[in-house]
Amino acid sequence: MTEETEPSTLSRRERQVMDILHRRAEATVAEIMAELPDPPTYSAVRSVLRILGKKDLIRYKEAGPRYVYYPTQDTAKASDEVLAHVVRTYFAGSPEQAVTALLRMSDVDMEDADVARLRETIRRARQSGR
Amino acid sequence: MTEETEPSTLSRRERQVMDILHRRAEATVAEIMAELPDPPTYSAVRSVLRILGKKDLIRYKEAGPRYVYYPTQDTAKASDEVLAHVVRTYFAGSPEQAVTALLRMSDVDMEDADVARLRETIRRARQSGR
DNA sequence: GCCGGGTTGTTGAAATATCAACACGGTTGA
DNA sequence: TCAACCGTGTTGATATTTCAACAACCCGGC
Repeated sequence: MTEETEPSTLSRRERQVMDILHRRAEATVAEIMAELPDPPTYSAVRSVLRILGKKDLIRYKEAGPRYVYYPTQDTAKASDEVLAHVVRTYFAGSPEQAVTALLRMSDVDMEDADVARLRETIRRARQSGR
Repeated sequence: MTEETEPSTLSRRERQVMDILHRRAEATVAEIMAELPDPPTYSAVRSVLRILGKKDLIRYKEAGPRYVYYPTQDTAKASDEVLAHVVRTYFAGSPEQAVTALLRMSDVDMEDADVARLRETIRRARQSGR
């Protein structure tokens, strides 16, 4: 049993909230509400948070008078699962193809210094990875 | 007008079906049903397909006696949007970080020959990209 | 002390998604 | 030809999601 967190088991709003929490690492209700598309009421956001909590996908800590929510699973691990899913779905299971797509995408904004830095990063990653 | 296809606007089943279609490029109702988790009835699958069609996210062509469904947007373009979303959500907007995560992930299964091939692929991609 | 703003706990309604049933039409093969 | 099968078109029920309202509470400032 590989503990697959099937991303497709989340509802629309649930996924939107999880994405926000992964991007920001943590957030208050008000902050989440502000980032949601077609923001619903404060109560509606908390309703989703309660459900996510029941599924143990998020937790919260008390920060002064309010709660600060954060994902139960750390972002690095979650990103691995998401990448695996994306690679399987859009790149025929080939991480290499995904890499080239990412590089093509990033080239648009990258300066020479960035390219050099990337090359170095890849080199180090490959060395330490084995 | 950047034509953002907000992936988070799809419902659970809708996304599951879209993922299947992107992975397989095209599929019949029966094929989609076979790949869905907790597969519902034939009718239920067609219901989702009808909705996706109304949103113009998929189309179909008649292949003999039945329909073959396929995504309206080609997979390459869709993958760009998905990658952009993943990078923004899980890698602080840095494609480089996403690349290293992919390499670390793929190293597990990669032989020397694969690594060499990847290096070459990256080199060519970078050259042609500018 | 006491009021006001902001937050949570809880409940239930409205909107949407999910699903199944059934009627109809076309294709196939005997 | 024609009957059985397979797929579609359509409709409506069920389940889930999404949302808002309201009461209770806490913390601050006046």
